[in-house]
Amino acid sequence: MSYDLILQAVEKHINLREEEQKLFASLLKPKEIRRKQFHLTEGDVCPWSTFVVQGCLRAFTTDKNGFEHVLSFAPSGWWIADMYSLISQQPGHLNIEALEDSDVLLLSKKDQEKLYLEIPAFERFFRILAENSLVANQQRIMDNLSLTAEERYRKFCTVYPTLIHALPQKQIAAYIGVTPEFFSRMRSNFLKNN
Amino acid sequence: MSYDLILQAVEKHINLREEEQKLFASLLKPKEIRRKQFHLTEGDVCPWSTFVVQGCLRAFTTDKNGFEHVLSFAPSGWWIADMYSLISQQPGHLNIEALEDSDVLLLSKKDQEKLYLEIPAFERFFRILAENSLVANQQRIMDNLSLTAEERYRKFCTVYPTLIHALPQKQIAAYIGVTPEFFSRMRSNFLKNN
DNA sequence: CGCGACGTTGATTTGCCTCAACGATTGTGG
DNA sequence: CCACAATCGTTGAGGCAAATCAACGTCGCG
Repeated sequence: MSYDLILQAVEKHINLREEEQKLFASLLKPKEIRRKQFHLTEGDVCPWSTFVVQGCLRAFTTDKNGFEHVLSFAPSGWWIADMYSLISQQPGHLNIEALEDSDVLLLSKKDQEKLYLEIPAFERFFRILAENSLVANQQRIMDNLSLTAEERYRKFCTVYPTLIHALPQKQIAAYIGVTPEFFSRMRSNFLKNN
Repeated sequence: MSYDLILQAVEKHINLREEEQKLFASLLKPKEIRRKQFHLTEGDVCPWSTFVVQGCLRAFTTDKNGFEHVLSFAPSGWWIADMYSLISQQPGHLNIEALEDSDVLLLSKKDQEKLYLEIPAFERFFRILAENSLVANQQRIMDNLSLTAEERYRKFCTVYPTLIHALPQKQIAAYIGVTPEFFSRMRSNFLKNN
């Protein structure tokens, strides 16, 4: 598996010397995940951060009525984890599953901490990553509070134009917070009214 | 103004030598904010991170219908900022206002970056802060997707027991995402059914 | 082929909102 | 120190966005 994508993602925010790149790459463990295969199950302690090289994963929960709710999608170039569980090392509530056959790179919590000590710039990298993710999540909270379902859908279309065509509708519905039935109706109105 | 609280908050995650404490404290600018006074207005570029020593602030937006939605409360010991604007240095969409007469400490973006260079441990501190905040925000998103208004209220009561009594009901309503009228009804049912 | 997952559409229900009126409390200027 | 306005919380009646339940067509896949 190629490390180009992840090195490129990292070096967007920090500079690494060649030996640092080598060290970093040596800590990454490649893994293939088949479509519909679970990468993490609720109740597990999340042991790593996952970088998606190819394919697409999703993080979701199942509520007490059996309905699924999507916290995040991770197409290629994105990181995904159960942050709560990863940080606290307590059993988490998230499931992480592949939506397509995917190639990922795993960075264990232990190795991530090693990285902070050996290459302090990674402290900065993951700070920036967390901050950007925080901003996106805050925006989503405000959208959920202030926008109608249709407005959230329109926004999703503009923010994640590539995902729209790649994902099953029910996954998008479970992300913006409506039932698949209502999503279908909404979408057909949307197409009519252009 | 006392720096005990903020030093304590920082040293919960990183260790500082005395001269580092001094340097850090020297970068902080005390400010008093009166109740109902705005600390940041939408359209502003957010120039600092704010640590609340005493009192309570809130970050909120006003939607196109004139309704307010609360992103976060910051009682004493908490940080607050328009993270989007602070990071990007673009005009933000948040208002930050004092709910009570408050004492805060300001750390300008410039000084924060200076801190990263002079005391690298602060890179770690703000990484941890961002990660914890991210976890809380992710949890809130999942709650908004999967819980009813009453369940969100119950959860708010257990997670922020002190805020319940300190805040006007309409502020809590604007946080959990219901109208003040519905919040009132919900609360009276809640009291009846224990 | 046949089964299960997905998307669509219809009929009905409901959680929460809207609008409006009214008391209680706070705060503010004369 | 009082009068008055403003803000807040409460309650009622009616409305709407989205959920629920159910039926049905389509497609991909074992």
